Amino acid sequence: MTSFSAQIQLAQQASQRLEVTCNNCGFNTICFPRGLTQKEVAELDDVVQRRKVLHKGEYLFRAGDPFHGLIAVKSGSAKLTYQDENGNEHILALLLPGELLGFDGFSANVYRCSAQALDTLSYCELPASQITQLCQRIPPLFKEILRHAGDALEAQREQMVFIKKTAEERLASFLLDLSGRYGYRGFSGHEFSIGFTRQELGNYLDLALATVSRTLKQFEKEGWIKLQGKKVTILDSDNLQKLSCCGKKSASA
Amino acid sequence: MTSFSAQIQLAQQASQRLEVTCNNCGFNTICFPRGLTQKEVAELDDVVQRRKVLHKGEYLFRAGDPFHGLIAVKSGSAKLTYQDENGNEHILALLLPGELLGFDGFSANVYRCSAQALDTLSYCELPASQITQLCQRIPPLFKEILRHAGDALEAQREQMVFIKKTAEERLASFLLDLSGRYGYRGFSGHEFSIGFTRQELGNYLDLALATVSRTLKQFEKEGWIKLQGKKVTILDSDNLQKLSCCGKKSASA
DNA sequence: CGGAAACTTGAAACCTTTCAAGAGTCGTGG
DNA sequence: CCACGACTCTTGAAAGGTTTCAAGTTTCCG
Repeated sequence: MTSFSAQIQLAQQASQRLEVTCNNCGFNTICFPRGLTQKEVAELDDVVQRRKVLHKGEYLFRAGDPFHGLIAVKSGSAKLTYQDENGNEHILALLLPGELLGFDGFSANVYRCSAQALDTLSYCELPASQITQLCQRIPPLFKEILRHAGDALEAQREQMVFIKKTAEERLASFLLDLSGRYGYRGFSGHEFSIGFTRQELGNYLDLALATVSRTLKQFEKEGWIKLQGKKVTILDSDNLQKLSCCGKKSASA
Repeated sequence: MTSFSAQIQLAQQASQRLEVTCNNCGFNTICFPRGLTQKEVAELDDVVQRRKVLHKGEYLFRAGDPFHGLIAVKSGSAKLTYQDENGNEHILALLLPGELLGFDGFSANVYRCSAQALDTLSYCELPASQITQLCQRIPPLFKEILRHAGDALEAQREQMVFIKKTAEERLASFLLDLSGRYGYRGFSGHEFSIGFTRQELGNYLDLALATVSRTLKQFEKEGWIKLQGKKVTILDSDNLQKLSCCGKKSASA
């Protein structure tokens, strides 16, 4: 690899490593402050612990840890995992910049899942200890948190629906979902990284590693996408869309 | 069927049709009031709309309806469903007496799912319009609601884990889950109704109707359970347990 | 009692997994 | 700058679990 292409890659990475304050956050419309007044945002800004950095493989929290707060990913990505009775890891979610996690901690004041950085990751945290009193001082924040908790439910429901599809449909749905989420955050929805390895992706979609590889390659041959390791370029979202909805198998009433 | 056995069946149904006030609710330890003082419970009792009754097939709410409140099932059972882009219905949950639903409404002030009575059902409702102010008057209620929202996430995570298993494991897990939930509410954990038809159960577990029927019958032949239509009697929970965890297939990292 | 709906059961078809070997990629050290 | 080893990814063929299709049985309800 030439140093020139190395620089390009570096620049691409850097473009996803924005660092922001809550007050002037590129994600602020989708993060906590939505629906709050300027003053309330400022007040919130004092409480939120900002811009912590983790390296690949490090944990934001582990299953069993006492619930310490809600987290917003600022840059990089993370996976949410759950270990079953047999010690098998199940990947429940991929978290992109601007997305929130930690809501499962409300249930028993303990995290039930683990959250692990998939690459270098920075994040902000709203400490659990302050949430209650903060919500009393800033009533709209209560609704915001509830809304985000609802979003988390939504996201999981979404996954439960597309885990019932065929391999092709799942992969197509996954790519489109990711594309939409990147786009929603102002990143490119056409060219992005699937933060997962093929193995992890298989785990997430409940497909064998080999099936993921095969199906992805098939998409590439059809001309729907272009692959370069974890980087994906969406070439024909229309056909992916068609595939993701109108595949062969579908659950019925 | 003789009128005698008809009476017996009626009695069994009636035993699951307890009607209670929030203040003196058989479910109060698991419903809203947990963690609240007597006075707060009384205050809550004024606001909660109590003991509405629905017949089989009627809806508690439909996808798209404006969010009108959180609901606690008092007697009977309900299913939570979601319709995908192709109009296919996906069953996301079975709700038993004492269980709560409606949290997905927080996301956008609109229900994203539908909730439908599987048999005659009574329920209470905490109106959405009052939740915010109520939480300000009764701070612990805020935590309670958040806790239950976390529980809803938990339940969905649980399903996502066991949808990745083999047919046998899924059915065994389902039966044990149900058993535990009935037991937790003071009902019999040994003999209960799976509120679903085989069709619905297949939809919920992502199995073909035929596979559900076959596998359930197999359990019966093995002597793990006894079947009488929708009624199940657990005869050997140990072996079911063994089957539900230690089956052949399991996802890996 | 009769018809409709729900359930059971068998056999063939199909998709995905498993197993296995080979190719590619990345980082480290010479 | 290239070589080496480890890890990830690709790809083929066989095995296996579920689905589909279809026919028969049971149950439910008017």
